[in-house]
This record gives sequence, structure tokens and C-alpha cells, in this order.
Amino acid sequence: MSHKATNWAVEQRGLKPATKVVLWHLADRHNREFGCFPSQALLAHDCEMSRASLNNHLKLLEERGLIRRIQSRNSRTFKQENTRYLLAFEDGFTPQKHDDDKRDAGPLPCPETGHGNDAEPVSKNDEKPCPKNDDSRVQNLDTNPVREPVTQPGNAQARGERDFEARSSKKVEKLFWKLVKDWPQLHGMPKQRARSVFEQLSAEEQDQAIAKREVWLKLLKSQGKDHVPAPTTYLSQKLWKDIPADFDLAGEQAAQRVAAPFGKMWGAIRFADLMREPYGPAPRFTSAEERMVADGIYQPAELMRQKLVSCGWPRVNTLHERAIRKKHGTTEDPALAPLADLFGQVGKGSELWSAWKGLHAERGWPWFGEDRDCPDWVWLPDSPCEADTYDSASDAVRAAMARFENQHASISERQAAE
DNA sequence: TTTCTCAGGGTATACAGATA
DNA sequence: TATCTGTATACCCTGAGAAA
Repeated sequence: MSHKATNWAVEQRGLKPATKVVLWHLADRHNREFGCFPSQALLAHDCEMSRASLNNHLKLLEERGLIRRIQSRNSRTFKQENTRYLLAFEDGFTPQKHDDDKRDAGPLPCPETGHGNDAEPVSKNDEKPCPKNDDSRVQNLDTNPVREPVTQPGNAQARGERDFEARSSKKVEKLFWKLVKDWPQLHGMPKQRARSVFEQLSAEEQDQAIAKREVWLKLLKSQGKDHVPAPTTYLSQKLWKDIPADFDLAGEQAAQRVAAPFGKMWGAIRFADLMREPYGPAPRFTSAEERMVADGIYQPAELMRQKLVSCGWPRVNTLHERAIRKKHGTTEDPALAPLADLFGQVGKGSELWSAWKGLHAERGWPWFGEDRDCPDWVWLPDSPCEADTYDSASDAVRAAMARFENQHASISERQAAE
């Protein structure tokens, strides 16, 4: 998550609430180093809307010039990959041109100008779809350009033949097998194409590809990615060049270690976030909710409280989501290590478990324990004394929380002083 | 070897409910 | 009552992998 991105998204004005939710979740998925590549299924789940609705909002955002979609295909398999979403605050962003731009689309929504141009209806219902529409991939299927697989790097000619003439084919073969040996998920797969691409690289690039392989694999792991691209992709796209300059094995171990889901460090990061005041998008009542409040079905304070639980701490919700749906953890924060030491395991369904659930409800915090995929044992703050020395599980939980809060406060003070 | 299903991406259309 | 909005469904592409 990038705070710059989410802050930027929150500041945008003149968008429909649902569209803003989509923008906010896109920003939430944005990574400063690697950009924004969420699948539509994930985004739709995040935004609690169907994929079709999501696409409508994405289109609106694109028309507003707030995002730009860049589709890509795997150079080896031609399979469509996750679309990259460029956000308008990113360096080098240029909005996608649309036919709609020919009309006066009005000012872009921004903090300075306030609302955009409302003179035109948002609905496009009166614009009948046209088979000639260039924007429609459905209507132009037969003309969709299909790129041939990348078999030669684009700069091969410019580089000249000198580099790979300098190495004997035997040496190149030896180096190639060194590279692909033990490559994850490659057992039994044909490697001729990868070798062909490898041979096209300069000697220097071949050495770099081999030298950077392990660091690149660690980088993928630290990003929580299950899939490891094939050697062909690694070589043809020269993916080792995407490794951030400050990312190395030592650094990765120190700063990029992944905190296991529901573990001590994961819990410390989660509770540290809950120590903040709610910071998600300000909840608003829908018109239906306003009517229910007016009819006395809901108390406004209670309804607002429920909404805060679901959107007050977006990072915590993302942690839950990733942990439960994908079994992914999060990047460790070494500064919180002392907090992680305060944690102990709590069994699902135990008295302590119920007490923790109660404390979450009391404080209006999101709780993850109801999900059926939640593990049977989860690390939660431990009480200073044995649990049976307290009058009740609730007292033990309060004591554990108090100790955590004290420790968290001193860490925050120390960080502020530094 | 062929066929089918799935998963990734997208748009078009009809419909129901909400709103002005 | 017309218009807007969100959703479901249908349809299209690609390649991978399983089954026949």
C-alpha cells in the first residue's frame, strides 16, 4: 500500500461514491516500486461489486484521466496478464485518449477545482453500441493484432554478434543449465526456447541473469507471488533489471522478510495499525440507509460504527484478506519486533478467543475470527501473568491489551524522538 | 490428437430498482 | 415518467491442462 496513492485518491472530488471506492482500492493496491497490478476479481471483491460494475467505474476513471490501463500479454504464452493501472499522480503518467475526449469533458476533478463538469449525463444508455466501435474488443476480434513470441531481444542487432561469438557454444550451454537448474515449477518443461533467448544475450547479460537469479526469486517471494515466470520470460524481458537497487539478499532478510499470516509479527503489525484512529474513507450513509435511520430501523451512531468497522482500518482489512484468502503474510517491520515478543497463541473457540472477539466489538475493530479459513490457533497479545490468575478471560485480554498499548506507545515515542 | 474447461482479460445488453 | 445506476448474463480473445 502506498500512503501517497491513497491520500491522492481520497483527495479526488466530483466522483460518484462507488467510483471513488474503486479508485481508493486501486490506490490501496498500488506499490511505490512495482506499480499496481490487481486482478479484476480481486478488485471487485475489494470494492464489493460485480466485475461488470467495476469495469464501468474503471472506464469512468480512465475517461476522467485519473487512471490509465495498460494491458499486457505474457511474451511466452500470450496469455493475458493482470492489467497494469497507472495512477495520475505517478511520474510520467499520461491519460488515455478516448473518443469522448472530443467532447468538452470539463475540468478534471481535483482539490483545486472541486467538482467536475456535471452538465453532461453520466449514463451512456442513449449511445447505441456500434460494431464499428474501435474501442470494442468484441467487435474487432479478427483484427486484434497478435504479436509473435519474443524470440530475439530487440537490441540484438544493435549489440552485434560479437558477444556470443566470444563464448563457445559449450560454455553458453553450461551457463544456461546453471541458470535453469532447480528453476521453480520447471520440471519436465521444454527449455529449448529459453536457451535460444539466453544465447541471444550478451556475455555480460548472461552473467547478470545468472548472478541475479536468486535475488530475483527472493524478491518474488517477498512480494507473496506464488507463480514464478518461466526462464524464457525472465530472459526475454530481462527481469533481473527490475530488482530495486536497494534490494539485496541481506537487505531482504533485514527489511523484506515476510511475516507469516496470523503469526506474532503479523499480529503486531495488525494491532499497531489498530492503535491509530480510523483513517479509511469517511463512511457515508446510502439513501436506503438514511431512510432506515429515519424509520428508526437503525440508530445512526450504531450504523456509523458498523461502517467504521469495515472501512476504518483499510490496512487491517487488507491483512485479513490476504491472510485468509491467499494465505499470504505481509512485509515485516523490524521496529515492531518488541511487540511481537508479547504475543501468545490463542485457540479458536476458547474463552480467551471469545474475550478477544468481545474486545474487538467493544472497540469497533474489524475481527477476522469468524471466517472458516481462519486457523485454529492465532497469535494474539499475551497477558503479563498466567491467564488463570485473572478473574475472567475478559480481564486477561484487557491486561494483555494494556501491556501491548504501553509497549506500542513507548516505541512510537522513541520513533518520534529519532 | 482432439475436445472441453478454466482462468486471465475485455465489452454489450437487458433488466430492476432508485431518483429527480 | 424519464433517467440513471448497478447487476447479471452473454459473448469474445488467449493458452494451459485434463480428459477422452
